[in-house]
Amino acid sequence: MRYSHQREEIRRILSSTDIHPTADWVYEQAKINIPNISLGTVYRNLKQLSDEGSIRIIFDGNTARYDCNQERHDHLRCKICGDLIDVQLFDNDIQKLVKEKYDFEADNVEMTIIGKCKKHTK
Amino acid sequence: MRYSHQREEIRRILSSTDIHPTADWVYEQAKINIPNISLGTVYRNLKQLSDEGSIRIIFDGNTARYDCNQERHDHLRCKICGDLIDVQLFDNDIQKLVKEKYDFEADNVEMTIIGKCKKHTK
DNA sequence: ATCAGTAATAGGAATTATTACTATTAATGT
DNA sequence: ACATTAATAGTAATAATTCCTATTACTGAT
Repeated sequence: MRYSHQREEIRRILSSTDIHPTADWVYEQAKINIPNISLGTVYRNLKQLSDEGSIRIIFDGNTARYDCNQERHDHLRCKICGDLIDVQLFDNDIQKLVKEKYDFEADNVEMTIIGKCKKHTK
Repeated sequence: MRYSHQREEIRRILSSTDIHPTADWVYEQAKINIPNISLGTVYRNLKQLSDEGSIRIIFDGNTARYDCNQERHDHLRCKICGDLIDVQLFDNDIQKLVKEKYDFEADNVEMTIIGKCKKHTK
């Protein structure tokens, strides 16, 4: 994979935020410095960055979100406000568990629990 | 919610399979008995069945899948073959854990771990 | 530094999944 | 049976993503 200005800008944008942006949000940000960047380029590079392990893709309902938090962590998705909260729920024993029990090689990358966050508990 | 032939057929189709079908698969099956059923009807009823708690929606990448397995369970999604495997990983302590730690009210409904299933371990 | 080879891009079209709209149909209480 | 109105069929619209193609721009070798 050879260098591209666009890819580095996308990488920079992602690593400068702790929200879990959608491709479109990244696109809007990228346009600030590269006005004629195309959405296809954003998608292609997000996929490449994900393939090389620099970022994670989180499937949030029917839109993808991107996360550059490299530490092993899980997500809580609030089904009311849509917030995606980084948490550290399990140690890596969970990978051992599913390997032993189901011979399944879990990435340490994606686990999302859906529910209601504290903003909506009355 | 009043009775409809279409909804009962959709309910029947879902409860007769243990795959985790997409809306389109349900639509194709439904057309066997109700040839002029519309896809919108399938989506509407899947949503209603989900709202009333009869089925679960599983967000699988960017397509929704539907699951009528009423017992508390988790999913392993294989990112190679796309299989969605029902497993019993955690007891309900996980709900207690996220409630105590993050004041987050987890449904007992959706938790998916992504990785490689045993078919792809060489 | 120029140049050739070829990845990567921009811009737009195409695709896929899903939701919205509306006139018609059919379930339900009287 | 009949009026009410929820549910439907059919279609249009939307949203997210991928695909296509001519052009641009990295990179390694001259």
